[in-house]
Amino acid sequence: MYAVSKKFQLVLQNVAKHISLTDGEAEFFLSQLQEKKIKKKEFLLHAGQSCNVISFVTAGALRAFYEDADDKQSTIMFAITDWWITDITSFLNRTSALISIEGVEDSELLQLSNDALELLYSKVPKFERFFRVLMQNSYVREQTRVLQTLSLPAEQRYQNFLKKYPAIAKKVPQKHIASYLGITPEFLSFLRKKKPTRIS
Amino acid sequence: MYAVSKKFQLVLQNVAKHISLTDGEAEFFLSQLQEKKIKKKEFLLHAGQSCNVISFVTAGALRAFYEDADDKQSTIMFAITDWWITDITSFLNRTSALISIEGVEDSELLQLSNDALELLYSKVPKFERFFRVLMQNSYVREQTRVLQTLSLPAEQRYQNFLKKYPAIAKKVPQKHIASYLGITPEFLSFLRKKKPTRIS
DNA sequence: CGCGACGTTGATTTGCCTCAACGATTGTGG
DNA sequence: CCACAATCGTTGAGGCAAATCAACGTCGCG
Repeated sequence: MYAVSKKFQLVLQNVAKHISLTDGEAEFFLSQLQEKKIKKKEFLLHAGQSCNVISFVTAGALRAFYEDADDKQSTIMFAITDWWITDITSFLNRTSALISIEGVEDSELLQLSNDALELLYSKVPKFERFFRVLMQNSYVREQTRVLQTLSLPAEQRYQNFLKKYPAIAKKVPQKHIASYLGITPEFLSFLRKKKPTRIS
Repeated sequence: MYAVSKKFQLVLQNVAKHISLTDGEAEFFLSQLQEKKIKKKEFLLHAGQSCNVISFVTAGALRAFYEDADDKQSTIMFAITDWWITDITSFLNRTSALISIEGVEDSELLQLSNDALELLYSKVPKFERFFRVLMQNSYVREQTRVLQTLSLPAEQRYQNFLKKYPAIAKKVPQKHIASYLGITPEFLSFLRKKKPTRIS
């Protein structure tokens, strides 16, 4: 293993969850990454722009959200340390983004452009597998979310969120969790106040 | 190109959308497929079973759905000709399925077991790319669905469904579309009756 | 023909939203 | 270091979108 900074170790460990790289492959992979810092409330991506990078979070927290004509925001996803985040639709199709991404805290990222990713696929085909697994996991997550939205009331979706993403729940304000769950901040506040529903 | 039946041509054309195969690779791929027929109302997968195949639809229509303790069904997805369908969570993790899949019509399938798929990955690594693209597209679809569920009222989600999947809308009963949209059949009926909302 | 599945309609209820007001906390400029 | 504004969570009154429940007509099919 090379003597690399902590953030590079983090991304290599993330990759190592699914594929194993030689030293040379790891070195090439790291050479394709760009470091970036984002402050709290700063935008990594504005709706309308093209999103040509996928970002790995080494520190901080971000959120991706859609804003409709009435300024109502819907949170698509959060990303904290060890997560990947992008507007996948814009990134894959090279279209302009429908969503925005902003820092929830000051954050540090390692970014891969879509050109760099294509180069990576051709030089180290193993990465096809890595991103296949990444996409599979993302698909499973979203499908599970759809399923819960269809079948569970807001209170249980909130409980499940707390259980599944405790680290995120600690970092992001409640109103963003509400917009992730598809309810208003006021109603989430109401849910938190009432005694949890017990099954008799 | 080999002299193959129409259903094999169909799956080869589907694969050819994303990768190109030599005759030998195509032949090997086809050799891993199992044919299966499912009648209307027959189950391809029962919740609780393990789902160790992914199925390509060559004819007919199917639906995947979750059924909760109160017998309320939530439709996860439909699949008609030229679509792939499976319980992706069960298929990937080899866990027992939470959802069921049943025929909406008499249907014909070509199936790939997860063992056959692993073999395919090792013999023809190009398929890593193919399934990466398949998973990417599925992820984009589900994320778009989450976004619409969060940001649009039922009436617009129904209109968008009709526009996006006209072929499916023609084949499946309304109550299943309702359960896909997350509303009751009665309310969908109500939405259809009223004049479409015009923007003044 | 008769039965079950499907879509429809209407009355009533409910889960969640809207709007408005109010403390508590955070952050920021003077 | 304080004053003030901005942000956040909370509370409550009233309203709306969608659910529930029940009844009924139609149609395809055994």
